[in-house]
Order: sequence, then C-alpha cells, then structure tokens
Amino acid sequence: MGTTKKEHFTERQNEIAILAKALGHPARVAILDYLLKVNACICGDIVNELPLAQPTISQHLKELKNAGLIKGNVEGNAICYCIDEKGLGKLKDYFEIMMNTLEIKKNECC
Amino acid sequence: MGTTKKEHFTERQNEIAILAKALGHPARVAILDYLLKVNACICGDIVNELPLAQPTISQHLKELKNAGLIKGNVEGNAICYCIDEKGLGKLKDYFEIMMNTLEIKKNECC
DNA sequence: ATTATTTATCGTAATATTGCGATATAGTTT
DNA sequence: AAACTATATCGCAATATTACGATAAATAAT
Repeated sequence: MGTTKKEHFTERQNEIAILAKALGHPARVAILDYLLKVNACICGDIVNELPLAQPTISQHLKELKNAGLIKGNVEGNAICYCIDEKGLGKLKDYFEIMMNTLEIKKNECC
Repeated sequence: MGTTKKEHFTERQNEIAILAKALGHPARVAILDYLLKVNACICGDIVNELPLAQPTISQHLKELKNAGLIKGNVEGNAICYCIDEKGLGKLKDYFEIMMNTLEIKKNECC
C-alpha cells in the first residue's frame, strides 16, 4: 500500500502525471519562472533566489531534471541549469488538446 | 518540517502548483481523460472505469474537485462529475505563456 | 597545498499521499 | 419500511515528499 499503481495506467497518462507532479510544488514553479526570466543557463544564482536551504533546492532541481523539465550542464565548478523545452512542450500540448477537445464537444455540463 | 513553505511563494506560483499537483497522479489524469471522452456529466461510471477501489477513486475525485479541475453536482442518488474548464484553462494558459516566452527569448542554452 | 566556492548526497524528522476495508450517508426502488 | 445503489468518510498501514544540518566531492582561486 501507499505506492502509486502506475502499471494500471497508460504510458501517456503516467508521463503526464510525472511531468505535472514535478510542477506540483511552488518552489519548482518558482525555479522554472526564474530560469525563464533570466533566459539562460544559470550557474549558481538559484540558491540566492529562493527562500529555501541549498540542499532543499538541490533536491527540487533534481526532481525537475528527472522529470525532463530542466537540463543541467557542468560548467567549471558550477552547474548550469536551463529549461528543457521538450518536457514543457509535452505539457503545453496536453492542455491544448484537452481544451480544444472541450471546445469542440462544447462540454455540456452540470 | 515536511510541510511545503507556501507562504514564501507568489499567489500564482502556489495556484499553478496546486493545479499541477492535482494532475500529478496517473489515476487523476485517467479520470480527466475519461470525463473528456464521454463528454458529459458522468454519474456512476467512473468506479467501473478505473482499476482502483471505490474509496480510492472517491478520494481522487475530491482532490480534482478541490483543485478546481472538475465539478460535481448531485443528481438523484448519484453525483455527476465533469471537467471544470476554468482550472484546465489556467494550466493551458500557463504553459502557453511559458512556451511563447521561451520561443521569443530563443532559450540559448547548454 | 590550502582555502574558498558550488553543488550533491546522507541521514533524519515532520508531514503528506496512496490505497483500501469497513462503515456511514443519502437517495431510489420495491 | 426494507433493500438496493451510489458516493463519502473513517481509520489505518505502507510509502513518498519536504526540509535541512552535516558532510562529501569537485573545481577554482590564492
């Protein structure tokens, strides 16, 4: 018990869930916001930008990276992080399709 | 410890996180998929559609509802659930803006 | 070589999530 | 009213997440 029953759902459903889950924390939304704002590989800054301890941020970065929402490259003694368009694109496509389908079907409802 | 430090983030970051978190489970993605597919208020069916026990599904429905992704209306002794366009729309807008900004800025990166 | 800087990992406490059996609630049917 | 149907809630066990201090690892600067 306590474990998500991934095996019962489709590949796509699991993929969307993993991506959405990675964004399911305000610190991680804030990290994406920041990476987008500065528009580049960011080496270092992130820890100073957020009101969380360094190990905590490192952990959040790892989760975003594992989910495919950011990329990280070693650059000297720092690590450069930036947005991974692929992950973000998948989510954008998903919601776009959902909303389009809703509009087409008119969502006659309650 | 263990609690998310919501108070340190913006209203919008928290809102996106709450919506994304609600979709951060394949069962909940599957529920949205199903509601979209049948394109109506669904009274009853959901439990038969998913490989999870009734109390578990009830819990997932509650989370989707709390996050603002679905609506539920009492209809006789059943409850009709359907997609709430507002929540889905917010996520769609968020990802659209993110991707647009990325394109404009060209995302020069690693 | 020593020191400083940057990021990751370990360990751990607090809390949250997932899943479900048992049971409650509320409306429907007979 | 009794039985049935649909959904919610309670309580609990298993597991996952969040946060951070301490510490490690790896490169840079002195």
